[in-house]
Amino acid sequence: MRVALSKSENELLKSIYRQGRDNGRVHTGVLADLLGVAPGTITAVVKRLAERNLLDHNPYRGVELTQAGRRAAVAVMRRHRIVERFLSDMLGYAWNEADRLAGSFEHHLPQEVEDRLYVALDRPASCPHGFPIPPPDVAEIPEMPPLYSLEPGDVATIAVPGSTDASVVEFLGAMGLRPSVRVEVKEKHPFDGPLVLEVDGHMRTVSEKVARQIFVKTEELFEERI
Amino acid sequence: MRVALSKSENELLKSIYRQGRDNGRVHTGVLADLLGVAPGTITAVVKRLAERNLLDHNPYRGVELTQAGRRAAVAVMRRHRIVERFLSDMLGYAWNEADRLAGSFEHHLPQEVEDRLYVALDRPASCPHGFPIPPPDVAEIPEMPPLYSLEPGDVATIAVPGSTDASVVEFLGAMGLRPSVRVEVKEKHPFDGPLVLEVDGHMRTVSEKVARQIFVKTEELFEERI
DNA sequence: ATCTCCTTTTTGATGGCTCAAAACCAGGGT
DNA sequence: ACCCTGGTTTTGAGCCATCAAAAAGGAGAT
Repeated sequence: MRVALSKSENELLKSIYRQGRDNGRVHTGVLADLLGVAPGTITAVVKRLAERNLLDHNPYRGVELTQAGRRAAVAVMRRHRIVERFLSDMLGYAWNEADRLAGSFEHHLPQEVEDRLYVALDRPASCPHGFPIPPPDVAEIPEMPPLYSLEPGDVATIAVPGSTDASVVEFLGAMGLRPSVRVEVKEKHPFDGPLVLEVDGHMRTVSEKVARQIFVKTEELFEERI
Repeated sequence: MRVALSKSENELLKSIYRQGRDNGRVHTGVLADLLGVAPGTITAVVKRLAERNLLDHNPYRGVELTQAGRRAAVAVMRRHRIVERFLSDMLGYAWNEADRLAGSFEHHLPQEVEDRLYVALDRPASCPHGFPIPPPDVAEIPEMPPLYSLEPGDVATIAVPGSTDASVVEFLGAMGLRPSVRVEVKEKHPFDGPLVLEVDGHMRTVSEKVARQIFVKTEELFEERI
């Protein structure tokens, strides 16, 4: 890993990491859609990355991150989340605005500045969306299950992805369902029915569809971390 | 000015602005040296910039900024200085370290973030080196004369360029000659002799050579600004 | 008026990023 | 087994940044 990766290389690693959590192998077409770029472009970037042993490329059959690739991908996510924190904590952006802007300049930030930023922000444990900021140099970020996977009695802290559409974000806001908020599942209606939660003393109902777009850090994971 | 300028275009504008303050016309060779790049590279960038009417190019005879080019160059300097302030005020970098780092990512910062940063920093009037941060959209930054151009009795605030070499910076520090410090000229020895200053209650002597590397904002300019 | 020297511009080359369109293959249907 | 189709890779092209080396121009010297 002699020289720094370019912006598109970094973005590609991130996308592969996210897509490949369970699937393992990721197809270039998926990546092209995800990054909004022509299919040929992905192949070109993939080739350079495979050259550097950051991923395995099985022509016509998909790509998979190597250990080094996973580490690089996680580093990209770490940086992204630190920059988001900077945008929200220091510049006053709302949590749902930070995502968009961070992507536009995070790749050019020197490592040194990222490190100082992390310290200046007081070593935050999570980004404004509620996702954890991993330690440097790890190859995995703890998986966060969807809110809908919880059962009555479970308690968890929620995270809301930056990709959530604006109307949903507004709806969640009205119910106090903001990142890093603690919730307890009270009821889960059968047959993909809605979830009833206690949020900040209030009872709230969310549909299955919405509860699959929200992710959670459960108590056990929470404790481990302390 | 439809689309954003690239990094090298921005750097080139800045260099031409600085070189061309008095000379007017600047030769490409000078710019190649300044930016540490092959002469042909400068010609290529100059061509694109001339296309956009940011500068006049007289082949084999040098370039000159247009009005729009001056405005763009000043915007680049404004951004650079704001980022320097961020590095020093928010991340704790020493004033003489900020310069180097700022250059590495300032060009990728969205305008929007620059604006927010400026506000979050409390609309600073100058960069950590003591040079003024111009208002948006102007085509000139007030010229700062060298310290050596002052006469006994003159009072001024000093600015120290980022290009000053480390040993000189250390020497200046030992005498309390830091950016934005107020000095009064007490004596000026003839025949390019040294300058005697009062700095923070102490009498200090600096050679002509050093006094030409430091720049000043005189009282009159200072008052105007308030 | 010419010539020479120094500077500037042009000309290939490379590498990153991207696209559209052509060529290519893998796997499913027959 | 064979072929078709849809997704994947290649190819050809353009733009930016950069270099080394070749070509061209200017300006002063003869």
